[in-house]
Amino acid sequence: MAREGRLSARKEVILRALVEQYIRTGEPVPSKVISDQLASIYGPGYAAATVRNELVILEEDGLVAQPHISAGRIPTDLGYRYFVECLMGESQLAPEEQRLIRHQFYQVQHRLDEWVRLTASILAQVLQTAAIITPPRDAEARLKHFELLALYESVVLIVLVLEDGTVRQERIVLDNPVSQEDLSRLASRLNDRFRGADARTLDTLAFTEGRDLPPDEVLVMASLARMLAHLDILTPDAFYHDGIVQLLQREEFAHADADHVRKVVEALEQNRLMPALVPQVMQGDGVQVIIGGENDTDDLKDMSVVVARYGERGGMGGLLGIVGPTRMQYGRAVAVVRYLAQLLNDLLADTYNPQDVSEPPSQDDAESSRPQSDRVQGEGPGS
Amino acid sequence: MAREGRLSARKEVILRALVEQYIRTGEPVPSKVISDQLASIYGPGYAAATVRNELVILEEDGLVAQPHISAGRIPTDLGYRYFVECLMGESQLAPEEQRLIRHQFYQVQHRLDEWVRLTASILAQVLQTAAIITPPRDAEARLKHFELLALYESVVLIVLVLEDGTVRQERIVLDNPVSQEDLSRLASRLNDRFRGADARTLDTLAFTEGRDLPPDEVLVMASLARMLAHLDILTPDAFYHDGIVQLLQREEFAHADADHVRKVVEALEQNRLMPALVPQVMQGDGVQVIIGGENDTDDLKDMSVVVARYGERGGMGGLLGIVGPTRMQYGRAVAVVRYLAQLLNDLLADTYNPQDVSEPPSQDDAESSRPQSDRVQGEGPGS
DNA sequence: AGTTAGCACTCGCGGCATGTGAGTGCTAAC
DNA sequence: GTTAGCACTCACATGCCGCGAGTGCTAACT
Repeated sequence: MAREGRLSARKEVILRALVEQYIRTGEPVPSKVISDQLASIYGPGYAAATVRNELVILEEDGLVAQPHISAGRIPTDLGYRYFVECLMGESQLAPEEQRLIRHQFYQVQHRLDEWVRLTASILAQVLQTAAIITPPRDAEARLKHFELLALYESVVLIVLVLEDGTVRQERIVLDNPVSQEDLSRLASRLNDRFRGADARTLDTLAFTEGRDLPPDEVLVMASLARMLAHLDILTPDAFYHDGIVQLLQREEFAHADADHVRKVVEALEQNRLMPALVPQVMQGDGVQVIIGGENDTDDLKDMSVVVARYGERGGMGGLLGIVGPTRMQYGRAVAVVRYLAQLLNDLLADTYNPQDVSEPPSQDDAESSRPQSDRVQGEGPGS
Repeated sequence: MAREGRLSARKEVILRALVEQYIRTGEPVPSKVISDQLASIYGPGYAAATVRNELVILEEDGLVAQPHISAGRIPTDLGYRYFVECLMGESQLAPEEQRLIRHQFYQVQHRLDEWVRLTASILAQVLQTAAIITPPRDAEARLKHFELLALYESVVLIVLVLEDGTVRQERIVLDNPVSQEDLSRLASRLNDRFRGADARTLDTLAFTEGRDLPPDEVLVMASLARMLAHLDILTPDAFYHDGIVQLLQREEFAHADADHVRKVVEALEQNRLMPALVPQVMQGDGVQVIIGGENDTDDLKDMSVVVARYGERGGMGGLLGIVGPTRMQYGRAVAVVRYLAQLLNDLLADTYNPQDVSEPPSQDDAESSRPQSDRVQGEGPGS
């Protein structure tokens, strides 16, 4: 049914007009509207009847569809795909918007963890959709250090720090009270032993060494191993999300049944969405668009994902993206996601690979020596 | 309009039957149904016409209402209130259910932080509603210890621990690279200085002492102060919630408009609900029921909250509760919330005030010496 | 052969009238 | 004070109708 290859120029123009119009209005687009728009620009060759003839072909190709027989056309997932790949004019962010975003980052410039929250918040605000982001992690990060703190009697706090700055804590209850001195000794011993270990290493070490230790030490080691194991895989809580409310505010959901709403909230809450996409996104470069049910089987069949990697490949980095209705402004979404990914790139690069590592910073250094990077620091707090 | 004081016995019986029936079915309750139910139990005096006469009075008192003229009655918020205060038969949890819950806690007996997640999860599952809980905190907890870790060049990780085991971390970026030695020195100096300080104290100290320090040290102190300040008040992220999905699955939401759904999700996501109730709940004892818009002005006008305090007054403790539709099984909800509050009470008491602190635990100790407390530890892992 | 105007046809949708049944309020008898 | 009976009131479902939007098709035109 679907012919391969590139469409004729006129079909492309028609498809593009249709998709853009549908994204604007959300109503099935009649041939007359397309004709009116295009005839005034391109002259003859776009009468309503002609457009209808072309639409029949596009429908055979599976790019558009009719909700019912006497209605206009709407794009199918395949139609959106063609639009995104070949027809979409990718808009740049307005300088004004860029300035506003950079200013917000400037205000949290010293607080690395705020970058993540802020990015998600900006994505949600600017694009009025749900946003998902992972904190910057080093995929190969190893154990840097952990601490055992006696909180009360037999309550012990474990704080575990990876080399990339990831922190996890857990309070455990031992069978017997312990002193801080004993804990510190144990911590120091285990730290020497396990520093630089990754999850698997520690797991096996804990298993083999834990044989003839006192039960409370076994408990500590088991907890450490479990915490590391949870860090190693892409656990659901590795994702931070924002903007469920913005997503639900969109008119697509105004008349949706509550069951559909529930499924969307469920998928976002439980972070079932992103983990499945991780391998694909980590592979490719640039911004990627996943349309409708292309990957996910059901549930989110009229939702699309725009997602990108940020940070150095193999170094500190992560994922960020948005989840919105299939009917979204892809050009703008791609532009915003790309801009924020680039911004985080630059911030991380400045932090982890500063060019001025040896020389003290001077006044005009920030202004002049980095012409291309969207540097936040160089901007004043004005406005 | 509304008469004060206690209703007549028959009105109470009728109101109770009406509320229970409405909670069961969700449909306006006709007089005939009430009559059928009550006449078979209490004999004469409950004919449909008589019930109708009584319902007119109850309606004048503002306890019941009609959605439209030829429909049955539904309870008003005031009606629910009377029901909860005076009529509700508070059911106990079935021993089978108690066992199941205790078993789940037994499986995470050593992991204090899991208790919170597990409690919320159980509330959501058992009652099919959203659940909210705060981790156990000591209201007067002070700074126990903090660490400064050099992660990379000028990236520093601050890990802050309060005496009650609360942990917060933050990564900050200094203006200049620092060595771990310098950081350790600084940390040790500041630790000595600030140990035991609460947020306000530290804030003023940081302000007065921060005068003529190097800028990077000022930055560290400012970060510490901000982290403590965020810990001191009841910040939204002090609440953990679960069960939004369960709540949305209830039939009340099956035909609700998406706007209403959005508002509910919004309130739960942003934790706007609980903080307003904290003072009231902390004051009173036992389980408290907040019905409909009694406190909250709008938004959640057909939602009710069942909430309780757990832990010692003035010691380690917190809040736990559920948010469900006004039309919920209050008796059961109160029973479950009470049971879990008591369970956390006992767990915390055993942890922080163990009776057997000096003697080693023996086999029959767990079975015999605590007749009344719902102790988790004493139960085997069976089933 | 491709393009276009005109026209008949198809459906979705909103409005309207109607019938039905549930549940009440009222009245009169017990 | 309680109850049976009955008329009345709405909400709701159903069916019908007409309108209008948008198409598909055909025939004429370039």
